[in-house]
Amino acid sequence: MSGIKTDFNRSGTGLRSARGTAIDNALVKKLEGYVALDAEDKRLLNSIIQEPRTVPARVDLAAEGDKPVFVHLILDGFACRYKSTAEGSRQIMAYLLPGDFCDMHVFVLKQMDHSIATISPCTVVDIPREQILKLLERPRLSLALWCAALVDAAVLREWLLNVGQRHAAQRLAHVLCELLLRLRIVGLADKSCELPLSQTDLADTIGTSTVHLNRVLQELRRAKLITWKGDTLAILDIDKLMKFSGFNPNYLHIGMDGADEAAL
Amino acid sequence: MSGIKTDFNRSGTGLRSARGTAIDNALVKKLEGYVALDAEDKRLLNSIIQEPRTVPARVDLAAEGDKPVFVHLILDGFACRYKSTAEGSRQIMAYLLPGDFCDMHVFVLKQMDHSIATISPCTVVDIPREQILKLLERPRLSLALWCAALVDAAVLREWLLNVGQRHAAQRLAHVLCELLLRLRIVGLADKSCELPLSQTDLADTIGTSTVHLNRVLQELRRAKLITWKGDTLAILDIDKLMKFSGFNPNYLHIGMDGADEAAL
DNA sequence: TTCCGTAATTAACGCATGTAATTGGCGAAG
DNA sequence: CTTCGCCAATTACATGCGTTAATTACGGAA
Repeated sequence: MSGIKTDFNRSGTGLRSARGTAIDNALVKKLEGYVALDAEDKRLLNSIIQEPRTVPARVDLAAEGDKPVFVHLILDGFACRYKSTAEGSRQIMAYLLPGDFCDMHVFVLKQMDHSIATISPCTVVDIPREQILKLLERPRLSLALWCAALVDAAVLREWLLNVGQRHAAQRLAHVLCELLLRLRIVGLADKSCELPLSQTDLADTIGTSTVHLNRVLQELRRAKLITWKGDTLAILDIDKLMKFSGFNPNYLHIGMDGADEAAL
Repeated sequence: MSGIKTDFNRSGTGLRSARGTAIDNALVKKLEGYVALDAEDKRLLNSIIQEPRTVPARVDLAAEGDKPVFVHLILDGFACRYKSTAEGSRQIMAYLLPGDFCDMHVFVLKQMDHSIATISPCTVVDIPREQILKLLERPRLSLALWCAALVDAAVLREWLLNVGQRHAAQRLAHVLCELLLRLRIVGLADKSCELPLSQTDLADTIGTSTVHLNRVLQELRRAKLITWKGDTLAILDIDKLMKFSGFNPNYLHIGMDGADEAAL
């Protein structure tokens, strides 16, 4: 769309603050939602985030047409996966939150068929293929990463259902429900959360114009379903919002019905 | 939507006609588009299709909520992946053509988050997990199957872009372009092809009402881009149709830029 | 503080698309 | 042969949503 910069400064910043350990827990928290991990698994996961770097908002981490080299892991901030049409309109196809791998497996293909960009300033790690392979050698870790990838695919399917079959207000409500739940999993939300998204981002997510997005946003506010001030979203009545949007969390495969440990 | 039957008759029919070998080539053709396979790879692929069975049109092969047990491979006919909203509207999220695995990897998760149904009468194989694991032991075969799965995901992303950002006529044209190309890969189309899809199926694919689907279908006919009679679709000017719909085949990862053999 | 640029909000208008209802064709079932 | 039901096609009408454009609010830089 507008003002996407290229990704300079690939040199690690050596940043490993107290923030870093809290964030590392985001990944562990998410994966443990699928499979129980042992100490060695967690040590390995920590070992891959030795050289995080910070990236400003609105920067492409990878662009359509590129040859994929690194797997990107988000430690902090919001990023997204997107594609654009020839006419220039953008469709966001995934939000990448702390603990999310952007492209776990695309290094099999020779070129990216979509782009990855930061939305807010982010802390990310570029992980070389060998490190990923090392993770995959541990059976439980491998299963957990599989689950994460399959859930990503399930989310994409739900988004297609959302955009294809629901009205704009429901679509928006559905996206907000999902974001809240996913942020809860990694400990970044309770009843409210920080959302660094612009209305343009949300419009490009649910496939409407920004004007109409604003209309339905007002509608949700008037219905006292949400509050949205600055970067802070508060969901006033999650049950009502889920019902309104037709949200069924089963596709996130949270909790007990996550991994089938028999797969080990 | 309407009239979905359940999947009885799981007993193999022992069907292995001349059709069978032509169909087996569909899978091989597709996979060889990604990676060159040797004789033993192909023998293994053949060995898994010993007990195909026939399934009538409009039957669920697997339903949302089920525990996944078999991987389904389509040998002949059209099937689809779909989800429905609480209100009952259906979104088709993938067409499953001869040579396509319906759910290569979902046996990791404990329950299906979507359904699979036949569209036309189909010949399918139910493949148990051990057989899949045997295939994955062969490096080139494993890579080829990986590619197929990644391309499936790429197709899903393109569909989201399609439904979210394009107008109905473009969306329809885009879907038709993709179907033609994918059918060509497995040797089932040249300039025209057999499409056993109803207009309701297409409407549920691009997220419009059937009335509007019919409108834009007429539009494509009037523009002399396609012909559509009975089950036969003919694409009169593929270049014009691709341009009209904004179709860029890169997401199918056909040909040279398919697999990165360095991944072996 | 003041200024500036970006994002949010609102209004007016037109078009794309949805809904409801009707007709004819055609194949499957009786 | 007749009937039933599905599917394609079409009309009339209602509305959700896009476009354009103008206005306001807001956060950062000087």
